[in-house]
Amino acid sequence: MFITKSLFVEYINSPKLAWYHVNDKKTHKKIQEHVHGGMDWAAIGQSVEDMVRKLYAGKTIADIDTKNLGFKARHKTYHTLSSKALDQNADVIYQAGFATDKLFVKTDFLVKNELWTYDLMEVKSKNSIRSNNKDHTLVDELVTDVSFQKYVLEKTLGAKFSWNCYLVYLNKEFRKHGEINPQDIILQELVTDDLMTDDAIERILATVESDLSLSLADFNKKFPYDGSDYFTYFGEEPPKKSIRNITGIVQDKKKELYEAKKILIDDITDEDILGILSNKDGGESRSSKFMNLRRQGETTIDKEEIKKRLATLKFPLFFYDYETVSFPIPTFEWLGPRGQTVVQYSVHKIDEDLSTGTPTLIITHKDCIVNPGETSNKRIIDQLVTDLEHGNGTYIVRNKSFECGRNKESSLLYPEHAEALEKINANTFDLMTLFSDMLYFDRRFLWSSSIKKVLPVLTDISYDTLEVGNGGDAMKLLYEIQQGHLTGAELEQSVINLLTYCEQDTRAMVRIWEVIKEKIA
DNA sequence: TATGAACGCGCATTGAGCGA
DNA sequence: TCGCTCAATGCGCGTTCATA
Repeated sequence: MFITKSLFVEYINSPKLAWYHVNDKKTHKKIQEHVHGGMDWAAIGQSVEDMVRKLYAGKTIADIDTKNLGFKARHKTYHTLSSKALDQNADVIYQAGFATDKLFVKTDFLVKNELWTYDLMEVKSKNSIRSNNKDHTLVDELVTDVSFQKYVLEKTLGAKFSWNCYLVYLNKEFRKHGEINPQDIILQELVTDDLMTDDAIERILATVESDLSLSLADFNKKFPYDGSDYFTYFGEEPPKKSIRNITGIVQDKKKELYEAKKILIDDITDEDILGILSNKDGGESRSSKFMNLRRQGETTIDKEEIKKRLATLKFPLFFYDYETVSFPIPTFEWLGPRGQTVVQYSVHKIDEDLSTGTPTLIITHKDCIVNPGETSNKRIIDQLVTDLEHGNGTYIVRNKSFECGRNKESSLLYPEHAEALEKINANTFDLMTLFSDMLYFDRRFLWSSSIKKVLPVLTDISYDTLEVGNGGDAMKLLYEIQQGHLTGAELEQSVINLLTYCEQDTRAMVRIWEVIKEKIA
């Protein structure tokens, strides 16, 4: 068994995931897809590694030719090829791989320093590598990642390794102005002092192989619960009524219930609700509230509180929604790494017409989308502020931290709109809170307050028939359009699909508002 | 009067849930 | 992946109170 870097990191994070990695590749893949949400973030936009390569322009970069590695002896062959590049004293070696009898590591960049030894450069597509706490400790996962690499390089490179380990990541202060200079957007930080000792690594390595060679039954005996009970179901979708689906339940409480052999929501007793699931002081927590409501029946509506909240909404109402793009290397002017850019919006305006004596509602729709080749969203924000009528209304969104966050950024970029955007934020109502505060509770929402879960229960609107049916697809397509990759009929159809998708999002919010009004009437 | 258990307060940290 | 918000909990520290 070769212990690779990713296996080592997995083993420390979640031994069970590592077990599947070695013994059941299919399940391992399934679990990973589940954990990462199935969205392929790495595949779009210019990669950070390309930008790092530009950083080394002027130096000789050796690429390891891995085309004909074969399968059986691939680690050894990789090692031989990489050692050759080292012997030729290349300035920079990209994606070298080194193996001992048991360990294998693939490095991002090895860079020759003035002493003619090699520094390790691990590239991360991240804005920060340290926790936001007092000591600014290096993120755990990065510690294990780089520590393992250092350990293997010590064993394999000998005197050619400088023992200097750098993390190479994105400068979150960077803002794009025209062509990006790699020096400005890439940061390199020496992290050798933050790493694990060789002793610590060896202690872990001593157990990895034997643990991962256990039968599943024996493995589960040794690791009965390891943090995420998703694995408890052996890679299968857990039963719908698993305790993992109790809203707001924290890991410790899940573990406590699991150890008391309470796997399903129906196993939970009154004592559990008053004990484990309640706050430390015995008061109602989110999870005990969820359980209490669930016991009352399929649907529970706090009509009075909802009425009170909806009464604060003053016409005209603007239901609006953004689509954004965000990439490690920004594609829009004035944006930073992973900055979110509003590239599309949809607004449904509802006004009350009192002229005929009986109040009637007038609904109008407006939208806007990025043009091919556009490198700033000024046009879109200008139009937005006009369509939202400069803040003179009530604004309804789902999950207001997202839209309001974007508005704050826009007001910094375009000070001329700051006043309007601040007014919009101040007059924003978050439709999601009716569900996240469990004022409108329905078992069929499947423990979520996301509008996408609420929608099929309350309305007959469906995303199944749409060409673009989720935010991830939308982001990819919007990137293609902005980059000018699409032309002619393909471009035309993509724009139509995106506009349809975004319009449906705001129309869905309007429908939910209407349905709730009927229910509480 | 010295001591330590118990309490309460504010700040810091962590984690769930959400969006793209 | 990132960043935001909110809830829950942890931590430090000073105050209070019972007791020897």
